[in-house]
Amino acid sequence: MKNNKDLPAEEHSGPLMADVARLAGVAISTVSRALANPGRVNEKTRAKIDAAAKQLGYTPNAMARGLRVGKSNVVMIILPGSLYYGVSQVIPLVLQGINRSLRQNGYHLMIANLDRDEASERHILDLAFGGTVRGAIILSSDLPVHGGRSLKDSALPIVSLLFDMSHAALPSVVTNDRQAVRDATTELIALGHRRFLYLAGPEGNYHDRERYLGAVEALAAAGLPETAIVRSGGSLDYQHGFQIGVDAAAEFADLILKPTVVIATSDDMAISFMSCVQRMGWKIPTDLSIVSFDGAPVCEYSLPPLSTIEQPVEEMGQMAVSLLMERIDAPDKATALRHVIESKLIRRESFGPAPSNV
Amino acid sequence: MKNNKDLPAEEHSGPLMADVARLAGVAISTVSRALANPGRVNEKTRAKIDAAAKQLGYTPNAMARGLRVGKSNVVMIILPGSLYYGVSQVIPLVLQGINRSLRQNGYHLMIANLDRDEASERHILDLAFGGTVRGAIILSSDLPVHGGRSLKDSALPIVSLLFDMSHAALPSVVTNDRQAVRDATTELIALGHRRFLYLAGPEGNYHDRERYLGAVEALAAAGLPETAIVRSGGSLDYQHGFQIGVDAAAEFADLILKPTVVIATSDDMAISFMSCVQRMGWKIPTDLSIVSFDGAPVCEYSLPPLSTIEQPVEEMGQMAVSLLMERIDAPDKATALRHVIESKLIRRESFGPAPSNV
DNA sequence: AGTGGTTTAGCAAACGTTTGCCAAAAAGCA
DNA sequence: TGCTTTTTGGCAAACGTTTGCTAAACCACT
Repeated sequence: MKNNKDLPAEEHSGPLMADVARLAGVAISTVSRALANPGRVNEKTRAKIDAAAKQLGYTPNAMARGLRVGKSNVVMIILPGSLYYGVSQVIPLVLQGINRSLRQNGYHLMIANLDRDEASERHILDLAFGGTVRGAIILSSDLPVHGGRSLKDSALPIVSLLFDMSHAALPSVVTNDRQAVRDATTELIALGHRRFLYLAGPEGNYHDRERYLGAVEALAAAGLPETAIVRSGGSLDYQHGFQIGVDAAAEFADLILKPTVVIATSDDMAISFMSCVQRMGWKIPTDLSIVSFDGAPVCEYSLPPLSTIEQPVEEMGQMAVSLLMERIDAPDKATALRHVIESKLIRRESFGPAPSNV
Repeated sequence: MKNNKDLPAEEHSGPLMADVARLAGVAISTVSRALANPGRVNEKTRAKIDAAAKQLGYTPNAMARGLRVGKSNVVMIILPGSLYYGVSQVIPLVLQGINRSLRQNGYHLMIANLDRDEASERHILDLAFGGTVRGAIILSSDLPVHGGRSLKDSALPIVSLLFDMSHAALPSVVTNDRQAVRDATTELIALGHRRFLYLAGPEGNYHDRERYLGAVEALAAAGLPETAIVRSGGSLDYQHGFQIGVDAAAEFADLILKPTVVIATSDDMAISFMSCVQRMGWKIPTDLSIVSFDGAPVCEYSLPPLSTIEQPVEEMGQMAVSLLMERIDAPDKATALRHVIESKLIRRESFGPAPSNV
């Protein structure tokens, strides 16, 4: 008849630790110790407890444990809304890699979408300050802020992925984009190329700066002026990756002195750019070489196959997780902040010598 | 000196509800009521409490609340490991859409990767039985099982996305694939096509059955024999989407009677197939028409642009969330199980009349 | 058998909320 | 003012664990 004085949670029907204890004929505390810390308890007792637990299908309540021990076992990943489209080609791989690594460490993965609006920022901060998450991996160059609270103020361990945030004291996992684009550019110069078109994503963004700089450095090293490179795009968001390529193609068509190389900062823009200029009649790589960023699998099957600078996202994800684990276990230990992972150029047919008639 | 008799959780440093109560000069319970149920408390008191909470930067502890009320505010999405690659083109959109809808309902999103191994199944079941999640959205045709426990046995509200699981009493959100492919096939027949090549994903899979059936139905309606369609692929996983296309291209090259249409069950396979056969010298759509599934944005920029049957994933995600919310609010209310969303064919250049020399 | 030392078990408090119940205060009315 | 009705506030228990402390049991040894 359920006329208890107060009757909450008629919801959770599963067996409790107390049930296991009763069935095994021991105290609750013994069950707790047996399950968490097997060494502390007699082997025979432990076996009895395990059997009872299995028989009842017992699963410990994570919230009760979390409350008691003052820590949760979930980590959140903060994805900027716009990245979804741009690097979308690789996001699933990132998530998968991170989720696997976390699981091996006993953690769960929660997703947080960082749109630039009130609701989503509040959402994220509630997660952080409400004790729901134990750490965060962020794929964005700015931290959420709302109503006087900022993610920075939380004691939450945070690791930055893809963006160098070491200036904000965040351990960061990045690729050596600059080096990679410098090498690629140098190689292209050696192939006779002298005029470059650079397709930018969001202007001033960490990746934009690094990658552009890499190209400029290579030019300088070869004694070429910075004017050898023309920038396109930059005002739009990565969200419109394909659109950037389309616009750039129109721009390309209008240029008097045609560049012979296009360096695109995402595969999406390279793909749409290539599609457009080919329709206009240019041949790749005969008239124009193209190299882009991210290493999306689809690049292998474009016509011609697209050279791309691979972002080793799985490795990066693993690294981010292991940094986060360190940070959780020893928050005060000073460690290196900037962790660089080698990104390598995958050479495919979109990449060739400069046209001879130039 | 912290020599309390027992000192757990020296971790959580944030302000407590008690601190807010003290600052506002009221009882804890009043604070709780003011925050959760604004009607129950004097407007003036409430203002005082809100001010105090803001001043302290108070955020309620989600685990404590969850424990007390016996429900959490997180939903998990179960993604099969292999889907990641195949439908990877659209997965980020699915996640984004679902996450947004959930946020509007006050829920958070947790990711669970359903690899077919012990660890991941256990992980998911722990989430379900441990009270961590309040509901689940699953993108897989089989439910996780581990150590005698099955997701089915949990009282957890579950909604199936992409797969029709209504036979297992799960509300399911699917597209009318069969209809869409039937219509497309009919249209192709009207364009003079008589021989079809069908690129299958995992054989016997719900989508495979539906889509193949759609094509067969169209043939039958036009009085063509089932032998007008040749199957390829089917043994590999979606994970190898691109590889399926490559293999199918080789198979295509060996066929005596060349099909004039390829129906691919994912954009990935269509892209790699098209790339390969074009290199072998076939012209699209002159020699061969191609239509595929999923509606990945990249299809617009292949050469030629690829016709694809769009999966309206954002809409599907929203629908799944709203079904889940219903299920959570009224678990026993009987509702329609199968919810079909219209998927439409995007006609692009890969789609043309049959070659006249056939 | 008695003693000292080492395991193992059990009690009870604590984690930070929510909420039923009752008391107190405020408001309405005569 | 004195009474009833309505609103608001406070106490304390409960959610399901973990864990410090203490008591009990066990073991080996003299």
